[in-house]
Amino acid sequence: MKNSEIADVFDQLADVLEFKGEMVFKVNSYRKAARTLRDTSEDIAVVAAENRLANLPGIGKSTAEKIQEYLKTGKIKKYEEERKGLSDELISMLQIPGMGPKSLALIHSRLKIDTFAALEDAIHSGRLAELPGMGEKKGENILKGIQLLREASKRIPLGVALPIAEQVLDEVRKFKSVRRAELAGSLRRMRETIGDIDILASASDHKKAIEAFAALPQVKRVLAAGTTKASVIVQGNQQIDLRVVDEECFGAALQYFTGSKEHNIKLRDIAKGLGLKINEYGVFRGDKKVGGKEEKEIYEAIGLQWMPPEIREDRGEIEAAKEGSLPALVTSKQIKGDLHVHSNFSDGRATLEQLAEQAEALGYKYIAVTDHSQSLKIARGLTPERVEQKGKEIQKINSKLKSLKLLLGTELDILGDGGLDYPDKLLEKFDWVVASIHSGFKQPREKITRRITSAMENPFVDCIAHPTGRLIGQRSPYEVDVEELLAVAAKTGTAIEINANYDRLDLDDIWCKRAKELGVKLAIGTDAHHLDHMNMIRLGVAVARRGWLEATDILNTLPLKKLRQKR
DNA sequence: GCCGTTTTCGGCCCGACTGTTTTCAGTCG
Ligand SMILES: Nc1nc2c(ncn2[C@H]2C[C@H](O)[C@@H](COP(=O)(O)OP(=O)(O)OP(=O)(O)O)O2)c(=O)[nH]1
Ligand SMILES: [Mg+2]
Ligand SMILES: [Mg+2]
Ligand SMILES: [Zn+2]
Repeated sequence: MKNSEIADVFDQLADVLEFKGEMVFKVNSYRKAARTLRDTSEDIAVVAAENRLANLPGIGKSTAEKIQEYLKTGKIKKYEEERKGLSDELISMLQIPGMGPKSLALIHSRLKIDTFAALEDAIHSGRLAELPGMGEKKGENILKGIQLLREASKRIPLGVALPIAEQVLDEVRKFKSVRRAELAGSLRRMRETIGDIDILASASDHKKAIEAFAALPQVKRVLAAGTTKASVIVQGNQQIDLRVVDEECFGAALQYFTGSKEHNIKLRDIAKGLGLKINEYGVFRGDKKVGGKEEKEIYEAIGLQWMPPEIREDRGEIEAAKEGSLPALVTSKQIKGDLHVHSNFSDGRATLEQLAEQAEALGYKYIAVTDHSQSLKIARGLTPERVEQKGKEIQKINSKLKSLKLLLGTELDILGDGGLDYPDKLLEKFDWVVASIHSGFKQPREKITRRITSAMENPFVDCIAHPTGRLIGQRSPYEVDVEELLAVAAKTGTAIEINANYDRLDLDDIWCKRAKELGVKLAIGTDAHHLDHMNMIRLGVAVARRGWLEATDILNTLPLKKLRQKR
């Protein structure tokens, strides 16, 4: 699938055009097109073949032609032409924090600078400071920016960022000057990766709050600090932004700071059409403030229902809010069990008893203990004899449990040739079977897709675990045709997993939305190998919510009796 | 470049912080 590949080209084209001083709206339209491509689950080649490209938001005649061109030739002539004579290194200097297209263009044209080395040289020799609008400080800041860029941590997984953020949030809440504080930005929206940590606070004394924030012990550098906001870098080279407002603006500010940017822009545009203005301080008609204490007031002022942060991505939620057709998103409370955990029968650390205890603490009615199957020897996959033994132990434990049941499960290996790792005779003994791939990740699209769909056709397979195999920031998905997987799942009634491990989150939010459209049921599993991992269920729920899923789309919301009837 | 019950032309979100500025442009959120 070339969706994200083409998106990258449009983003690159936007950078080049912006560097060359192209109209900012034109540049933005390429960025919008890039975002639409990334947000589209359907294979863009299929959309193109059916001449539906221009139906996509932000893609018109010209961009559609460029997509067609790329699909045919692997290139976009416009991009190749525009970048002629500009090195990749030059354009990449736009990544330096504080270095925008205007500065870079000036530096490039006046000082003939093409490389980081030459740029640093020009700053040290004082040549940069002589340019109009430049000075000593600008040079110093660029040097610091280069340093920051070199050290910068990439986007970090949600599950890693959350505990760090929650700790900082606690500290901010302890500031004397602070009344309320909440996480905002991509964290509040529970995006799968986080660029920075955004925190909103209301304070009696803004200045005091900002000072206390900048003085936190973990702060390594203060990037900027004014009267309403500050940005700092903490240990681990993570950026934290704090925004401070008055209590009566908290709702408006939370709406603003939660984003997404694209969601905000659309809201503000609608407000404008109604003769209103939305900013982080409230909703205004002329000079008169007509709302802003509560987040809800912002939405209602422009005729929309309030909506949960997870769906604020400009993926149709604003239109749905207008029609009053927002989904009732699944909640953590509705989750009655975890459908993918490992015990020490295979490669998990916890005993069955410990798992049961943790499950009860989480208020569950059931957990599926899905240990690996026999071929997966490195993970101590279970022989049929061990399966029988495990089944007996589960029975024994279940007889002592009151509200919880352990389900005899397996994570059944789908072998390289598409065969399954246990015979049907054994499979029928399990309460819950998740099937997944642990080898042959590099197989071509058709082969690996067929491997998984043939597993789905086995009536004893309840669910396909981590269906794309991606590891966020580490490993690309298999070449698998997810659209085809979902189509087959809809037919066979097999569930697809939302693996809640923070490195996986697989299926992702965008595919979840597509799965719902096709009537496919999802099952959330933490894939826990330690007791602690079972808490990651909240990440799985977050993915489901970001994918617009409701309780009826998620098998984990079913009581045990209903879940069994599914089989 | 995209888009449209106000428009097929003329808009395209709105504000904070910094540095170099004597009134604002650039960058970022
Ligand atoms: N209205 C408006 N709001 C913006 C703009 N840029 C950012 N915001 C708001 C919405 C964002 O969610 C919020 C925080 O900005 P960030 O740059 O940290 O983005 P966000 O947290 O969404 O993603 P991230 O994971 O940090 O890359 O500020 C903008 O250009 N206009
Ligand atoms: Mg952020
Ligand atoms: Mg931020
Ligand atoms: Zn597993």
